[in-house]
Amino acid sequence: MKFSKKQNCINCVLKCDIYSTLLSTENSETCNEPVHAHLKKHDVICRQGTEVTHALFLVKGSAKLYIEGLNHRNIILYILKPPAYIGLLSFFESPYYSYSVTALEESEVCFIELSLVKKLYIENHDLLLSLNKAFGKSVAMIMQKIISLNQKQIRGRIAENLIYLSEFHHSHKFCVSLTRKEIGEMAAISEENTVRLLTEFSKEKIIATKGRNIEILDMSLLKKISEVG
Amino acid sequence: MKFSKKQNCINCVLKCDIYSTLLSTENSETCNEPVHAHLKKHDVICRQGTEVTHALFLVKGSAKLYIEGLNHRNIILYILKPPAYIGLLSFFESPYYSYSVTALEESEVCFIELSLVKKLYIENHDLLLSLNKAFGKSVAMIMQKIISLNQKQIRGRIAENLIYLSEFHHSHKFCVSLTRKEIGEMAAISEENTVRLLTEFSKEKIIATKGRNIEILDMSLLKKISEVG
DNA sequence: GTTGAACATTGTTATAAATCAACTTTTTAC
DNA sequence: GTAAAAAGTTGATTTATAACAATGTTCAAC
Repeated sequence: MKFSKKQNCINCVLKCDIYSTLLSTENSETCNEPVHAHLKKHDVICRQGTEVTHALFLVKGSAKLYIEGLNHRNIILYILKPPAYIGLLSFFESPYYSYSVTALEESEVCFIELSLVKKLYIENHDLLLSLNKAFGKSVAMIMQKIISLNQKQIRGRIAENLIYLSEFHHSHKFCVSLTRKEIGEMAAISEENTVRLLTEFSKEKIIATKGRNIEILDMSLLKKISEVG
Repeated sequence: MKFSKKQNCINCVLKCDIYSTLLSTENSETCNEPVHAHLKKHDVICRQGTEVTHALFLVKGSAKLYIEGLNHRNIILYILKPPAYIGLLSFFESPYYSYSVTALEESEVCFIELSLVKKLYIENHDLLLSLNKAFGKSVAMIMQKIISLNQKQIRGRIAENLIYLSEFHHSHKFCVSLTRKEIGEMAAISEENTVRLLTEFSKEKIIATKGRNIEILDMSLLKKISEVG
């Protein structure tokens, strides 16, 4: 992970809520100004079990948020794209991350010292509200994920995640930065079965794949498969 | 659900953070004072999918927090006992509950209008912190649950939940207010297999059961089973 | 005390999905 | 440009667990 030399927020391509709060409160503490980091693919942004010291804001690129389970098996909860608070779920308490985040491509992340955020958080109500909003959204999503992982069969789970990826890319035709194994980790199924199901869907003309390019041909059928389980 | 006639907070057996905040801010709005409710076993406290209108605080008794999944299959995330904020996870945004809560025994719940909480939340920093703390704790727990449900086998999952129940009751010997089916729902396994495993553990002298009374005889072995998966 | 409903139990069967194994293709590094 | 590593693919086998079925037990209501 390469940190850029104290890039000032003014030059940042994406202004976050924290920035606008900083402006309005005219905070003089320039010492703990947000630090801008450039990340390469596979770079770890935060690691499950380590201490939460900064608020993380994804400025550019994309990243996967996942929990590291037993026997080195991961479950990807969702994919992040800017603008997104990364460290959100573990903001105040708990002191340790309960998940990991890794860059899926070249990305930029802003590291904001937690002490600064806490200060702003208490002074500024709008910041508080916008952070809390994102909070609640994530939780609702995780609840759906639990149901899906437990009560749908792999066919339905893969269908669901293909729809998710399509919505994520705002298109029926997209190129994922995920390996087959990682697509499997989104649905908590084995790599082999992931491949098998993608081939199956292709044969059934529901999707078309060419390497990491995926096109959804029959979205309504895919949705039906996802709903059935 | 039976609401008591505007019981004043002063008479409440359990003072919550919101009460102390109310006191300190000397809020004059007596109209939307917290409402105290007495609940019977199986009474629904809040329902997944319905609008979030009140903050909920469990004063007495116990309740199960669960997500209602497909085909009327539930997954119990955890059991609540006082003092506990119930409506926590969906506090600000999202507008709808992403889970349900039902009383497991005769209980008392305090309903506080959300508008009041929001007001206090913004005015009072300590309240904000204490609520956020509980927030983060729940999330960390849910992450563990996802791993457990996905990557442990039913034997490990039941073991884990027996340990959880033991810690919940602060004793190796306890009487649950849960049916076998509900114990199964904690580990997301079928009622039949739940019974089978409890019998199995009994035969192996790891636990002793008599109806809803459960005693853990070999905690270290149970922990080992839980860890292995 | 009897009746019905909810709860608990045990054995059998069916099946979804992981694992194993072998192989091909693509990407990365020197 | 070649070697090595990573990623992708396909088929056969095994297994964990749900579903089915049948029966026993407890508990509440009249």
